[in-house]
Amino acid sequence: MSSVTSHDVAALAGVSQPTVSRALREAPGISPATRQRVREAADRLGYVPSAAGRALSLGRTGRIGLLVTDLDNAYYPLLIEPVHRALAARDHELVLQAGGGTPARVAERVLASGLDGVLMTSTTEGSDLPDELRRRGVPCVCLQRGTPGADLVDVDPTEALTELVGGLLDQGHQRVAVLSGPSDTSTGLERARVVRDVMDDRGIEVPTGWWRELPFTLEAGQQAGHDLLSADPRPTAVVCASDLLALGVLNTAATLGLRVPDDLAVTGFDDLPMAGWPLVQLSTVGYDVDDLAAEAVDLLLARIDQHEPSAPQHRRIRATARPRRSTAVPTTPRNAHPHQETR
Amino acid sequence: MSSVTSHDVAALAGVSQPTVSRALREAPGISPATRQRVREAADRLGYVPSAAGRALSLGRTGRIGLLVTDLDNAYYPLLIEPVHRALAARDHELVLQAGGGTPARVAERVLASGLDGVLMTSTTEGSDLPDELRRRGVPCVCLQRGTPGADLVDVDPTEALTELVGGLLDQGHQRVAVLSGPSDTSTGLERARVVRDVMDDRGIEVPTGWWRELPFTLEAGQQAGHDLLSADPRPTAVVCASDLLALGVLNTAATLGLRVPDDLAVTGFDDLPMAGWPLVQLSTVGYDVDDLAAEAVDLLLARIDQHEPSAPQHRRIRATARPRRSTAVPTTPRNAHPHQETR
DNA sequence: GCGTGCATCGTATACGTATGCACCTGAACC
DNA sequence: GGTTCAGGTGCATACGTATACGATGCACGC
Repeated sequence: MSSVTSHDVAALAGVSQPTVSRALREAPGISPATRQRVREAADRLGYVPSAAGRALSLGRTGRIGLLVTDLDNAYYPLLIEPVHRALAARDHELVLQAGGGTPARVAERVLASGLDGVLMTSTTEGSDLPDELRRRGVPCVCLQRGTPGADLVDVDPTEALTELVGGLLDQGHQRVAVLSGPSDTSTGLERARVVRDVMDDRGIEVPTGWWRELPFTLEAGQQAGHDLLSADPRPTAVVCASDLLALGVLNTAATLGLRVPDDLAVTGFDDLPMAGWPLVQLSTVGYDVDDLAAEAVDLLLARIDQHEPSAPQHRRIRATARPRRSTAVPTTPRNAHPHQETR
Repeated sequence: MSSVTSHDVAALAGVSQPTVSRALREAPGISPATRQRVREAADRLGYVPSAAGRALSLGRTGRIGLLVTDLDNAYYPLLIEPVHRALAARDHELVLQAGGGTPARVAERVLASGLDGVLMTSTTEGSDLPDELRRRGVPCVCLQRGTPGADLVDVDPTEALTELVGGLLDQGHQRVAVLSGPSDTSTGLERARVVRDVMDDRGIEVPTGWWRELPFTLEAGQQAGHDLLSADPRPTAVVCASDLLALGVLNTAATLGLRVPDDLAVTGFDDLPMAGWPLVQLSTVGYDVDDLAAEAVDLLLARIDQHEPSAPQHRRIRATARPRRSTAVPTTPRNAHPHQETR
């Protein structure tokens, strides 16, 4: 480390160490002249306050953990940077934490890291981890997915998803398959509910086996897509609870030589960067991830400041339907093309 | 925080605080009986050592910064998790750091965070940041890209890239364009050199304007791709210095209705997850990112332990050519198809 | 029986910052 | 001119852990 301490600055400025501390933090009760002298001394020595010393004294570190349980899921890396930006804007640091092991072990790792609070991703419904953390005195907020009784900041899917899927059904699809998310996640449950409502509203019946509950992964989408699309009859539309699932379906469609949207319409959720690529053009539901992160950070920091417990809060981010080519109305009648050399 | 300290444990176990410290860290000079008593007391109280206290006492935090300058580039998020894994395997934590501002300001942020060392990504050739950091006593290692005089762990592109591009040229391409990386990056420079060598070797001449120096982004690839592919004559192959550039070209090709590989062959570098997707099937050069991260972590921790300066080290990771459909030999003669309704 | 050595443990202290409190100085006021 | 008051500063200490060093006890040796 820098090894130049506030004592060194104090000696050079001819004041006491506490005066240095006060002067540099704009604390009241220091004359402008002294403040100036201290500042100059600090600059000359290249003084930077020690995080450890400050943490020990304040009982605060200014560090927030981002708990990522599912390292393999391609979605979560995309959350990291918005969260980092949001934290930086509030003068806090991001410490990445892996989520392996029992709640007790995870809680211990968090404790040992001396974090002021934790943002949790990929929380499953009914997880004890938020409780365990709060019991141990670590404020925590769930991001995107949550469990009842814990603070949660997530996306409200209802309006946008209804619009997207509704628009799809308006095209007259009768054979629709649904790849819904895991039922032990709040996102999986809610998006499924919204989709079911739209279906019911239009009187579309989803045959058994065409409604599948899957993890939010590309591979699951690919696998299920293969099952569904190589059967006869096959669906003309697949509604997916996440972009990764949808991308899996799109990939399978490409493999099987099915053309999108002519032979098959697909929708997703999340609007990952590649969803908008010309190559992909996936119709999906988008939202402002920076907004999501900022809201979560705001709530967490508020919890840290009060840190007397109060009723769990639930903040929601607006979402927007982003229809693209994957649900565009085909220029040729559906199923008119035998597929051939499309690769 | 937990607020239960080693003193509390000491009181409960009927020993002194230092004994607790020694007992729990398996330090020598503690009788098995005492050790056991201390362990039980610690368990009962749910004691977790304070990171701040330990950091202050040891002068070490066990935290490593990952400096990400280019938050917008889609490549770097993919580095975060392998680095995190590698650090976790060595009992260290990852703190994300943004790289904005002058070297002096960045160095101050790093200092203030009390990091044991820093891994730098997206270092430009000639950056003073590594020097500035070392001058301030912070060990640092460059990841993937570096600058002379600093430690560097990167990928050796020569063999694999020669093989990939060589294989491409063996198909008889005469009109080849090259999207090379920025010349102020070590990766950009070296990959360009390798590509040029292969070209020279086969006697392929790249016309002026067909060799472009671009940032490693999707947008740049898209833009340059549009320029090149809508001209007449257009290249039959585009060699790209990164997957993002190549994906940009693929996207443009899709927009223009060009078929890959029939009308156009494309190569990339990095083997991003989507490069292998059926939808994409980009020929590229792959390497083990976990390996890259582990090597960088290993070097950095070694530097921290010695921390007397010695000659800068340069470690390299093996790469492999991963030819896929984007450079497959077309089943139909090249340029035989007018493009039509391919979308 | 006394000294030597080792194993075991406690005492004192360092690490760097922040804060409660006492202290001092000068000015203002009666 | 003494008192009051407030602004400005230093002193002492707390935060929690790790370590150098000293103290104690016991076993063993002669």
